[in-house]
Order: sequence, then C-alpha cells, then structure tokens
Amino acid sequence: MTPRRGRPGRPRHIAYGGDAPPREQILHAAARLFVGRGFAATSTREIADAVGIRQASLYYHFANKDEILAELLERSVRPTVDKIDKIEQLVPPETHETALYLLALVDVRTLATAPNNIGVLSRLPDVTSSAAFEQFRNDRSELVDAYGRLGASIARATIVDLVGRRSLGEMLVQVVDTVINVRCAGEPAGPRMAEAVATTCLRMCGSDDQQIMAASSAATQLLEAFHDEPLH
Amino acid sequence: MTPRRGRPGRPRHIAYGGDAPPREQILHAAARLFVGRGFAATSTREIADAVGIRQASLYYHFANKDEILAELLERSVRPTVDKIDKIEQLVPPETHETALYLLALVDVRTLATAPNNIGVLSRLPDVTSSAAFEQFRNDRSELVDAYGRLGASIARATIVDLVGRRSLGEMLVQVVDTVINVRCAGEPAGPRMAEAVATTCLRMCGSDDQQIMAASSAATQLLEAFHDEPLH
DNA sequence: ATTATCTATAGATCTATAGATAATGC
DNA sequence: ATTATCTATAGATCTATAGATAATGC
Repeated sequence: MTPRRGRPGRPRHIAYGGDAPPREQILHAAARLFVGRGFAATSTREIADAVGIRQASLYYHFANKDEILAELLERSVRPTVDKIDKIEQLVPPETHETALYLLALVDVRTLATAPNNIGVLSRLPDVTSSAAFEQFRNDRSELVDAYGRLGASIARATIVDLVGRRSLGEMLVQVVDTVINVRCAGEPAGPRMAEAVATTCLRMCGSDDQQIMAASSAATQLLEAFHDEPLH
Repeated sequence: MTPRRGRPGRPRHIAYGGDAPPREQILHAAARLFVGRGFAATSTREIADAVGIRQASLYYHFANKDEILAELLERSVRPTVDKIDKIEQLVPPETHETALYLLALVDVRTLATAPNNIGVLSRLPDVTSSAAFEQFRNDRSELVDAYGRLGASIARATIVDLVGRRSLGEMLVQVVDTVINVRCAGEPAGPRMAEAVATTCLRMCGSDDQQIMAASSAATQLLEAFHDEPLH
C-alpha cells in the first residue's frame, strides 16, 4: 500500500544527477542557495537547475517552496530536540552541569555539521516572516525551555531570580548559535569550539572552574553514545 | 543651477505623510521593511505604500531598488569610517589603546543608534549577493584595516604574528557587530554595552586591566567631541 | 518653469497546476 | 500499473519607464 519510492520514473533531461534520492538532492541544492543568496531571492527555477530537473518537477516532491524551507528549518533543530529527553533523564552520578554541558555539545555538533550551515536560515527576516517558520518556532521553544530548566537547576537562586528562567534559556541558546556565525566567517567549527561554547554556558550559570572541568570530562565521554544514535 | 529640492510638487494621493524630506521617508520605510522582512522579499510597492505614495513615484528619488539599499548600507558604516582619520591622528598623551577604545565606542554608537537596526542588512545573503553591496565592501574594508592597524600597534608581536593583522581587524569588527545581534534580540544597546565591547576589544589585543581602565576613561572623555561632530 | 507627484503599462519574472510521457516492475 | 519526470501555460506578481498633471515660485 505504501508507495514504493525510489523506483525509476521518466529520465531527467540531464542524464546523471548523482545517486542520492531526488528529495535529498533538492533539499541540498535549496539549502546551498537559500543560505548563499537568501530564501526570497532564490527562485524555484534556480533550485531545479542546480538539481538538473525542470522547475515544475520540484512539485512532485514538495507542495510548494515554503515546504522545502520548513524541512530545512526542521533539520536544523530536530536532531537536538530529539535528544533532550534522554539528556534530561541522566541520573547521578551525572550532575545537572554535565547534562547542560552535554546538551551544548550535542547542539553545537548538530549546527557545526549540518550541511550548508542551514542554521543561518532561522535568522533571515524573509524566513522568520514566512509561514514555514511556525513549526520551527515551536521546536526552538522546546529547546529554549530545556536550556532554561537545566540552567536554572544549576544557577543560584539569585541568578535565576534576576535573569529569569526563560531568558537564561534564550541567552544560552544565543551563545550556542555563535557556531553559526563562525561558520559564516568561513572558519571550521570543531570540538575545540564545542568545548569553548559549552564551558561558557556553564560559566553563565555561575559554575566554578572545578565543576566545569568535571562536567566537561563526564559529558565528553557521554557524547559518543549520542553520536552513534540513529536519527529516526 | 542646483535644483531646488524641497519645493512642493503635485500632492500625494494620501493627504499627509509627515514633514521629513520624501527621500528620507522612503529610506526610513525601506529600512524598516528590509530589516523586518528581508530585501528581496520587500517589493517597491510595499515601500511606497508605507510612505503613502504610488509605487512609480519612488523612481523620482532613486534610480532603482538597489540604490535604496546602497544608501542604507552606506549609512551603516560611513559615520564611523569618516572618523577613522581623526581617531588615528590622536597624539600623546593619548595611547594607541585609547584610540582603539574610542574607535570601538564610536562604532558601537553608530550601530546602536542607527534607525531600524540597519546594521543587519550587510549580513543578509540577498544583500551581500546584490550589486549594491560592492561599495559597502570597500567601506567596511577600510574599517577592518583601521581596526587591524590599531590592534596591531597594541598587541605583542607574538599575537600579531600568530593571528595576522587583517584577521585581527576582522575579529575586532566582528565583536563590535555584536551590537547588531543584541538589537535583534530586542534589548537596548546603551553605553554599558559600548564599554563591554570596547574593553573586550582591548583584551583581545592583550592589554591588561590597568591599560584598559586608562584607555576607557581617556576615550570616554574624547567621545563627546566626536559626538557633536557634524556628519557632513 | 520647476518640482514632485500621478496614471498606465510593457516586459520580465515567478509559482504552481494540468496533463502527457518515458522509464521500470509485476 | 507505478513512478518520476517532462512540456506548456495560467495568473499573479514585480520593476521600471513614458508621459500627464497638480501644486508652488518667479
């Protein structure tokens, strides 16, 4: 009953276009163009040309241009959001510091390895004012909540009362998003960067050097378990 | 010989539209829309509607849409670039540290007080890939050079050799541009922010706390002289 | 006469739909 | 029969130009 995707159809006007599924080829080309020239400035024709199909053929895979964008936006947060539960359910001897550190590491890696630096998309005004942005807003909100909860469980009451749980979350996410800037600037964002970001997050919550060191080594060990996780 | 701008012409289809010069009204409306919804996503009709004139009337003031963008881009750097010479010509007892600190203060204020946070424009991919971006690139390059020169005159040879004068300049500008982020996040960017950014700049060049304090108070005093400066 | 607007429109897109077609799989 | 493409095109923009017009200033 399920349609058997992946079966051949009519051949493309251009002979060969790689062996990835066509949907993935479209997403990849669209990501490159959206990030490089902007969402509104990129026409569906340009995407199709990059893939090697006709403009109208895009609509077999996506209902409209916004849906391509929505999928790319989702891919820039979903992998991290999906790991929140497991991270928050860490039990002693792991500390809350370790959990926040680990969340930051996972998040940085997601943004750092996402093809074409799609993390930029959610900052573009033509994207944020598009209908496709709604779903992303929800996903990101979950992420901010998680950062806020973990941060608040670490920080002293004085800090939490002053800053507020929500805006602590916002600021932590903001710091993590530095990775996007770094990639825009053309520098690679490796494990070094991840450590820098994660320690900064703990420091924002008032952790001292010793706590940070402990969280760092614990989280770094746990990270690999999350690395090998299947995404779906 | 000079055309007398500002004389009345045919009345607008909408009676009253404020008393600023029409060119300024257009720039203001365009800035708000470009920053809020993106450059490519904003039509000339939307700009005209916001001003209260017909779409075609824009073309009496600007040759095309790109020229509106070009003017906005220029206004986001020009005020700072115009003050570089005077800042670099500071003589003892003012130090190089003071000069860099002052440049950062001036730059932050320009970005912080620019209407509609037009600093964002130069980060949008549809803007950076437009023809109007060429001039901005040159202006910004001058600015990066100045930061690089001042930074290199402060930093130890080991730092300059490692990082390179040019990329030291790039990073200093990057730090100053944090103001744009802050405004995007909806927070106000006041003198407090300016101090934070400027001290960070000095610290990046290896200045110690005492040098920073001295530069800070010297530069803060000099700032007002630059504040009252006429712009043209 | 000069200025700043207006109306009308050409020409170039751009998105999305309708319906045809060239492959393979059963 | 099913899949993934194709061709053709409608309808909705969007930018920019041409030429008319309603004010004021001299």
